[in-house]
Amino acid sequence: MADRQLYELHASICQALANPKRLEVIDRLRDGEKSVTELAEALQIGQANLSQHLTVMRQKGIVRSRREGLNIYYRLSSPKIITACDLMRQVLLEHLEAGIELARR
Amino acid sequence: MADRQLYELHASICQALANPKRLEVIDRLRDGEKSVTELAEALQIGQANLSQHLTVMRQKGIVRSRREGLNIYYRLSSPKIITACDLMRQVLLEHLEAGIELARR
DNA sequence: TTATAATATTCGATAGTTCTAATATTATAA
DNA sequence: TTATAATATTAGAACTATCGAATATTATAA
Repeated sequence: MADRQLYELHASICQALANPKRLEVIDRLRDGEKSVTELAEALQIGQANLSQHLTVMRQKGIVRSRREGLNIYYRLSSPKIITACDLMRQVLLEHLEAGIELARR
Repeated sequence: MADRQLYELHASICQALANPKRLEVIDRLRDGEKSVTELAEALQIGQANLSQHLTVMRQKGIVRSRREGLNIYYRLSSPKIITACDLMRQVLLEHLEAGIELARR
């Protein structure tokens, strides 16, 4: 089974999404590219840490970057990422609602 | 910002997907529910460990279970999970292909 | 050149995840 | 009851992720 390796890669993509700050980065990139400085302001997070998060996502192919002078702009590598995130959020919300239903009784 | 909490929850859903065995479980459940024993055979994994993986996914609302006699059957809680996984796999494959392109030069 | 702004990398402490082995629970059958 | 099959839980060792502080790199401007 060479599938094993594919599952590992797939898991590492999910791992790269499994952090609140990185998900917020993705949200901020929905409507187009942003520089690291712009992202740092929006996220209220240290520069080094943001850079680490961006590196993780770039290495997994979730975002891409381009340099323009001093600034480096990041963008989503594919709109599929937005769709996938939205679907996961829907599953989450349905799960929360189900929990509330149960608690109501 | 109450968003922070949502991002945390969303990240914990992604975390629950960020493991090769759990992704394989999801794949096995695509075409309907399976008992723990059936899954253990398919995945070639220890019983305790599989049970732990299933617990993680159940707690996050990714799978649901029902008991029938001695057996417990697990199923996906929503077809959205399949779509989300498929999209992530597409992003992964595109990233791999891009890497191969680069290496070819 | 030298100074400076923007971003990346490295390091080490802390916290979280994964696995296996052992044990517990739950439901049925003898 | 007692035995057994299916599944869950617990505990601890090994591994991995996260963060901030310090430092390095890269590109521009003086």
